[in-house]
Amino acid sequence: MRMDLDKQLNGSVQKAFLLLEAFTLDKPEWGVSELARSLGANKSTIYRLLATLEKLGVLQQNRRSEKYRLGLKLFELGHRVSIHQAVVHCTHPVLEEVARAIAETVHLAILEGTHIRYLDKVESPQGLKISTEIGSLRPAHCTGLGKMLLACADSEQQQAVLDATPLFAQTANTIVSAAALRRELAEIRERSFALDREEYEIGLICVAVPIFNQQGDLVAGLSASGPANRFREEALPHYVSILKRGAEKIREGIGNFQL
Amino acid sequence: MRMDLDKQLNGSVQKAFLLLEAFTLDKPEWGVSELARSLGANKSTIYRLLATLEKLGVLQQNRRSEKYRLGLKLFELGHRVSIHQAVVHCTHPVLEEVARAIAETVHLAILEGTHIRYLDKVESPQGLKISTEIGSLRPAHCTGLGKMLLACADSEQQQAVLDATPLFAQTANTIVSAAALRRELAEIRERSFALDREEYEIGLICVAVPIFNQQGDLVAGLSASGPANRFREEALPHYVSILKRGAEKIREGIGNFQL
DNA sequence: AAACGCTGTTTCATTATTCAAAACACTCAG
DNA sequence: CTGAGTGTTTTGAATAATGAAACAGCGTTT
Repeated sequence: MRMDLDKQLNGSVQKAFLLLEAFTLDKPEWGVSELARSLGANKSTIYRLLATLEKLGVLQQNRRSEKYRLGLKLFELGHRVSIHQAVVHCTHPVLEEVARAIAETVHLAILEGTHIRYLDKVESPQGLKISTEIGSLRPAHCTGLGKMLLACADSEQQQAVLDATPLFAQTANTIVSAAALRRELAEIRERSFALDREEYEIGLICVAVPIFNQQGDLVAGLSASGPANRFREEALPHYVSILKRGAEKIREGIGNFQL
Repeated sequence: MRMDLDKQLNGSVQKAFLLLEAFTLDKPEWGVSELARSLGANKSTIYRLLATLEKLGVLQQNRRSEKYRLGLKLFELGHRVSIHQAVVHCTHPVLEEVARAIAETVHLAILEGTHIRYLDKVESPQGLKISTEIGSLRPAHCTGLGKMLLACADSEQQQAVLDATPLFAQTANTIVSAAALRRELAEIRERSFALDREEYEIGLICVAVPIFNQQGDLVAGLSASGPANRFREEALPHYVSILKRGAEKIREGIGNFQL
């Protein structure tokens, strides 16, 4: 495998997880040969890795097609992750309330380096849905949640994003310069909510607020997203107030939990 | 490590996942030494495995305590598992409805060999909760869901359980003989719901029904569980009818989905 | 039918990696 | 200061992963 593996660390384990990364929602099934080709690795290596992971329940093999897909062991381990236990368990009901009140898709996310990670999601009851996936990452600089979380983060974390300027222009509206992003973050901190006006995807608007714990530490972000044509400027205060009430409710239930 | 590893298969990967198994909800944090001791393995082996898994995001290290816990990569991979996507996503709202209607904890589970695996759960609004974990396994022969799923399963799967007789007596009420279990399964098939009368845990009662897809294949099981002292015999038909309505609703939404 | 292209699987010698024991660095308690 | 507990790094020895090639199957094409 011509993957860059760190010396000192266990290469097989790294390979195994790099291999698991190939199983995305877009391509959930892989055969031995195609996967070996795609990873630039030897067939027998992949074959043995797949066989090992299948025996462990990490992958499961489709009898008919002989192809592999992610197995229930990962499902099990994923649910043991403490962040899931601690946060999502007690925040999900609030997300649902907010989603009902706003009638748009609601997300819960945290900052992870220069990206945000979606921890939970409740979809809009309306037809038009947003194609996010729980557990996945998105750049912080071009999402409402990302900018909100950055605005509340310490300067070290902000710098990590600003260092990467010019930032990747996801759409024509994406903020790409460090100066502009700095101004934007200051403004967000000021009014304590963030807006994403089609900065990640044309046609997609998002409003985000921060969630603090009872010690005042930033825990996560809460947002409502919907199609731009459904979004009315005058309704913004309404959205923000519902989101803020949700964040407050989570704060009450979450105690002194920290990331 | 004196773990039994299959020859031919990648040992490091097997070790890595055996190691991950140690991170349970009861003991979510491990240091290098204690984990090595607990697994009967060498410290440096565990050290490098932990370091590798941490670099991959599979584990994360607590700065203060230097201990490790499960990381967000597993959270992410867990949410990519297709069963989660396909089933839980569209069944969760129904579980909530049922939980509201019955006011007891509701579970969704599938049969996996001789055990059931909990895919989803909505807890009772009442104080007394059941200590199940999403993703975890329980023996099929002594749970309502397990007996229900077994009753609908093919004889091969039933035999796998019956072969293990005398079955493990979880409580004094557990069915332990093959003949008795066979009779029980026949009766369950007859009336198309299963009861667990404190067969897994004293004080715990459970009612379960099957969920079929539109082709009539068994997909999963749906159950309501609660403390025995809250359970009234005459309310049973009421519980069953609510569960059955839930199962029917899922059937409508699930199309021809198969395990 | 036979040759082809495509699977997944197995073999085997070479190589590189992982291993375990011990030493090291550090913290905390007595 | 000593001792027992951490996590980390180093060692040579031994194990285990590796890739090329051969194999076995299954359809399609020639």
